[in-house]
Amino acid sequence: MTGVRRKSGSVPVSLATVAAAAEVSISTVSRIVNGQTHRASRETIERVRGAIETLGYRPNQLGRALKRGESRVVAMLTANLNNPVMATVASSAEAALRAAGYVMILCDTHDRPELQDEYLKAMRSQAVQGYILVTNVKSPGLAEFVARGEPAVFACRRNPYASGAFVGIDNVGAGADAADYLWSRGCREPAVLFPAQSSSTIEDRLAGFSMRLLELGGRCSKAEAPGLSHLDVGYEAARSLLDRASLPQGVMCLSDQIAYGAHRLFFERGLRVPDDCVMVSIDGSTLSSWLAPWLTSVRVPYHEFGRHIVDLLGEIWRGEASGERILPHAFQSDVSSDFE
Amino acid sequence: MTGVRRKSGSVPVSLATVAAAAEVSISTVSRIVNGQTHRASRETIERVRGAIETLGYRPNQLGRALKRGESRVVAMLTANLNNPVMATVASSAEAALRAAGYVMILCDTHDRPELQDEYLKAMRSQAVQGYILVTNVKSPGLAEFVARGEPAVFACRRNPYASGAFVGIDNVGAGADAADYLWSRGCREPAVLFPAQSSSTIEDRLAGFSMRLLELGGRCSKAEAPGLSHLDVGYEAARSLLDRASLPQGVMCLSDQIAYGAHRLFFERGLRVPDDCVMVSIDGSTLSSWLAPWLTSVRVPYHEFGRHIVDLLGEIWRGEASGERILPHAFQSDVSSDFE
DNA sequence: CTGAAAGCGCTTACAG
DNA sequence: CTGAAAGCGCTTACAG
Repeated sequence: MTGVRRKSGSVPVSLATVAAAAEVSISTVSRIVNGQTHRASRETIERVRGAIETLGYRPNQLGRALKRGESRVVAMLTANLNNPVMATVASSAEAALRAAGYVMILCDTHDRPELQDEYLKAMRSQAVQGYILVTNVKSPGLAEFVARGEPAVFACRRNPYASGAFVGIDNVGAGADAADYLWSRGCREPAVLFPAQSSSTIEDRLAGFSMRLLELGGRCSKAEAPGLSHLDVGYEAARSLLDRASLPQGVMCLSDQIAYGAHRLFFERGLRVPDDCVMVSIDGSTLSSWLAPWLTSVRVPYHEFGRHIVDLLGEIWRGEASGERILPHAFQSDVSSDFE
Repeated sequence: MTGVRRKSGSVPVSLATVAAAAEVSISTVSRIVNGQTHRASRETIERVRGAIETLGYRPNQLGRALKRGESRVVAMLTANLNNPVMATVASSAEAALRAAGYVMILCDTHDRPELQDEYLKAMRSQAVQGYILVTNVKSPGLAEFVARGEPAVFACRRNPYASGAFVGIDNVGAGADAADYLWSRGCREPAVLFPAQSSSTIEDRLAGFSMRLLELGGRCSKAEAPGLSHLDVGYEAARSLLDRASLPQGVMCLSDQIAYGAHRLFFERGLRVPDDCVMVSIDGSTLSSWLAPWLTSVRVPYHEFGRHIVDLLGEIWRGEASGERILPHAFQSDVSSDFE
């Protein structure tokens, strides 16, 4: 039709178009597209494949999803994409999903309950087939979500309402390892810096650290600070620590970002790490070997999370009982081992 | 039906269920859901709303998208999610899309042409309504994509095949600013470190820097290195630089990540920045103020990109001529201005 | 003010 | 070996 201006894009080719071009029925094309080649003659198959090729046909996933009742779309809800840890998990999940033939919708809840609920509803509307949750502050919507038994894998932080599919590390153990490390460096009364906004991760790391220190015969002072960005948390917590006490021999930071923030305050006050104060944290971000060689950190294999998350999703979809995947953590024996 | 075990999740409520509950037709419910309240009686509206409420109905976007021909899903293709710059752009785009009622499918192409093409096809299958491209290495699929006139906004890097909707900064100008800065610090023959894998961003920054330096009467040596991670690029480029020449007074790094990488090599060789060598780069990552106070960087407002990207997408959908958005860049006058 | 019907693109028994 | 028909959940002229 001349005179008709299309805004943009080109009309996608439908099954009907292919069928017309190949002079067969829609059903036949559909079967061939879906690999049911044993139910058609050689010539038909070739004719249909030719038409598909020349027309550039690709099945519309909306139609398929509507009919089949499975969308091959997975939603990932993350607490804060600007946190490199979350970005790494998102990236590894995305790669694993793609390899399995799924696509990922990404949602950033900023750790806000209302936003989390909004996204949970929106994703249900999208008819996503599964959920990856790296957020889960408590919220009414999440409670209902869990009660409905939606197919979800929790990563890093546990489901706050029930047990179930989870990918993470032994955070209690990692906290204990950090205590051992400081102890071995001679710190008997270290401080621990942590965020006011808690989560199972934070609680576990904190508990593991304190308990181990107690076992060893030490004790720790605590400093917390509010904020979504752990950089700010570390800076402010370190400030409140130094404002009320003298510098401890060692500081445990519950995440690498907290360590970065604390380090900056130390730096501003002329304190050197580790010369004036030993610092340990948990995460083991790659970036530290580049920019924070002064930091010792328990390494968490975040780049492996995606694979296990997708494995667990598969188990859930197949109706298998789906458990936890606790991945190994370890100190980086040598920072330079991170290079290859 | 007793005995039937559902794997997980609960059956979503459809328009038909609501209609039955409210004892009206599907059409009527649909109209009310879509706000066409002026075509129904008060009682009907209330009855329907009641049913929607108690049943927890939410429209299935698949059905809606299929019928309307618009999915309210946007695909974002990014070159490397683990790069904080990309993560920031992704995060800002996600927020802007949500505010406009869209959801974002995220794809990580790892800057590989085949993967880029695979994603481009997969997204077409998903019937996404628009594209945000922060990747665009050249590839056959991207060329066809552009030729088809698909609704897309390019961010950071330009469309390699045509002009059109773009959000970014004046990279030539930013490169020139970096040259001015080094010049003002007395560097007459600085080195520039850049990745072997190029893009419009890299080319423009490089051209702006060299040209300006020439104008000023200086000259620069160049060092490049391969790799997807600019951390590696910076490290290797710095090595090749130092292995063949003496330390220049100043070094220009085409991205913050390159600067981090170069700094590490300098550090390993006992060289101090900026005492032994001034370093400047482009990006102005927030992280630098925490971990790399030795770095001076041209600040790019990546967190603003999302807003403009979504604006441009809207223009494209409305059929308006859609142009470029060149956002302002500037040196961080004072690193501490980043705190509030 | 309300509903029956067609159709978006697809899959899948069912019939031939 | 192949096709007509029903239906996934929705919207929207059209008729009443």
